[in-house]
Amino acid sequence: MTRRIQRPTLKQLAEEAGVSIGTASNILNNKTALHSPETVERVLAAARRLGYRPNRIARSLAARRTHTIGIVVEPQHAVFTRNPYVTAVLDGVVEQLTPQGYHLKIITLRDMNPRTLWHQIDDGSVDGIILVAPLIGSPLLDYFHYTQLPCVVVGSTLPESLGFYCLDAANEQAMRQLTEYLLQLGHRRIGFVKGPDNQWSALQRLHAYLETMRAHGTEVPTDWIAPSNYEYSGGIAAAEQLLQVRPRLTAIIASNDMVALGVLDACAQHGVRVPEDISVVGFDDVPLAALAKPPLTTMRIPIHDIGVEAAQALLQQIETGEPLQGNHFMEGELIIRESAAPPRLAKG
Amino acid sequence: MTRRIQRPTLKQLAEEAGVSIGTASNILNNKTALHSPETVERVLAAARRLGYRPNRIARSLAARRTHTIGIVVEPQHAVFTRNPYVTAVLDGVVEQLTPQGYHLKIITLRDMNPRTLWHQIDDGSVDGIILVAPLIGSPLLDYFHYTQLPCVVVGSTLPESLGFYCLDAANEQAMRQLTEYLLQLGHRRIGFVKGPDNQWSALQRLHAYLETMRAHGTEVPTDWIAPSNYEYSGGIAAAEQLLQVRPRLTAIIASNDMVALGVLDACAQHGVRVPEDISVVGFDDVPLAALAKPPLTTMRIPIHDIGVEAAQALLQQIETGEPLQGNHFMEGELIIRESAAPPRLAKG
DNA sequence: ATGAAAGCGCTAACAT
DNA sequence: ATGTTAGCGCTTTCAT
Repeated sequence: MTRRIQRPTLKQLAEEAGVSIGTASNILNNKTALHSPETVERVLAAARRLGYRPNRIARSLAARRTHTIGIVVEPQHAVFTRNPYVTAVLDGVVEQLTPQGYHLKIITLRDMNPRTLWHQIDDGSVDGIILVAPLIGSPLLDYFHYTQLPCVVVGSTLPESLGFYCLDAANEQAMRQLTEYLLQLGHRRIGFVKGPDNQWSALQRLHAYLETMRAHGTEVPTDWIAPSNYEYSGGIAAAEQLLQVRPRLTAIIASNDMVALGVLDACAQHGVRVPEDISVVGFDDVPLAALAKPPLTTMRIPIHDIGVEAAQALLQQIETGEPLQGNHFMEGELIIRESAAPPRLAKG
Repeated sequence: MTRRIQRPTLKQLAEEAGVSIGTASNILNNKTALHSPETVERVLAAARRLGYRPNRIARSLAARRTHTIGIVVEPQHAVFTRNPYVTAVLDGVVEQLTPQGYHLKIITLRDMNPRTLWHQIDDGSVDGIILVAPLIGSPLLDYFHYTQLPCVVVGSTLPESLGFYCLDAANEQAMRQLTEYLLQLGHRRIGFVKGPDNQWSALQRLHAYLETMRAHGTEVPTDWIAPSNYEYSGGIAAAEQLLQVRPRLTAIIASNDMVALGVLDACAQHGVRVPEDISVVGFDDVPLAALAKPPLTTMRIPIHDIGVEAAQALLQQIETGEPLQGNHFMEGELIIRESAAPPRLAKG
């Protein structure tokens, strides 16, 4: 119980207990079956007496296992306050990892030079990594060139040929469903706010929207599509643009919820009522979506579960040594709230 | 450029460069002044050729410095999606740490047994820790009993006698200011939604509210105060309760923004207009506050900056070896938006 | 300016 | 059932 200046080492513990260092090590690693109950108790008692705590670093070095995994996030995503997606993944990962005794490192990239980038990530301090939504052209995609760390990708569906194990929303299918919902409500003039051109998900969502519109006989004119940064501010700007289109669009698909919130607010500022004058739908169903005014109709993506499953898959790879591969999709679910309604007949 | 099965070690590097392992080490650690330019170049070239990457674990063990810090969060705060405060601190910490070459571990507690708790935290894998809003009675407060890791506390102002270095909002002063603002607007019947009884900040905010009301001649009746969990759901419940008070309260102070958002929505559901029928103010100014309907009048706490400064202070302690102590406050700033207005005269 | 050698605190293989 | 020993990959004296 006394405060100790120097943490005791295994060697000191062994001395205190009057056993060899190997015995002490075994016992502390729960290989108690190998030893007599008395010895076990003696070692444990000594550990308590000394306040012994194993040094994780030394243990990692010797065992070549750190029991730590890294979650790698691109600088573009690294402001968590603005990125409910990354935050939700993180929650899922933590939830899965902590009970298993794994620790978590957050690796936010700063230097995107491929060589030094991998110095930062694969420095022996993690047993595996989760890549959060790597961007198109990201040096992270050079992965196989630089490392053999077990790895799972979330939030980006990469070309299968790259060889990654990806866990992502079924973006195309979900966007198709969302677009069709609007179509069924009777909308025809449906605008779209796309995400950044360097995000796979943004491309996939855009593509599914275009395809679905085309399948229903509409070639989408370019001015129905506005760019955005996937953030609230981008939603504001995009809405300003889409509200100019004449004749007026009757619906806007925002390709994620933060953007949708921006669109909603821009509409309010311009005196355009939602859903009476225009329908607005989002994508992701972040916690905020339900609190929007009006509550946002959106595609729910099980982001938290993606985090959970990613952690699971990663641990499995680490523990079996068998790399996993291929793209795996989590289905979306249409959450109908109040921001979309049939277009007013007069407008047709 | 070829993919390598076994990462090269310093020893292999040294051989490849034809120097001793000590020399190689020096050069990789930028102690190039000690060596001839040719040697330096030879080692660097060999490193590039082999794709050498230092093993951080081995380095940490030998140097007894991990260049990693831990951010410790209580289970109660550990769902980031619901906790914009923690998320904002995290952003600040990351921003400060990354450029300095420090890595970040997220330590979410699961086992709150004091002994094993510290096993998890102080296991040699971090050079210092940031304690995020430790709760009243938390085993984290036994800190000095179990460890000498450099440490800074954010989000809780602990009793000075405990000996911590705390960085927090000036809760009392800020709440006083907020209450006085409402008083100046002409409100007298001001209700309060308090936070969990195990959070220091909640107690401090409540206390300042009570004191300020008393100073202005009002002994607050118990039914003007509703409890909450500091989350949206708690705001809903609290509002249900406070809206029953007769004669009606003209204002409600929510002791954080998430709660205020709940109050706002509950009011809307009950047909109580804000600010016409009742004023509502929050505390923290999380990003969401500005997006509320109506935009929330609130006390801004520089949460992000608290994260930045915490990281700074921690690094300083680590690098100088001098422990810091005492409570340090960041001033709040009243952000006047649209959720508070003078009470309707008729009500007086 | 460089090399040799002694650890850092632990695990794991091998003896006994 | 227990002890001995050789590392894990690096940093850091201390010689030279």
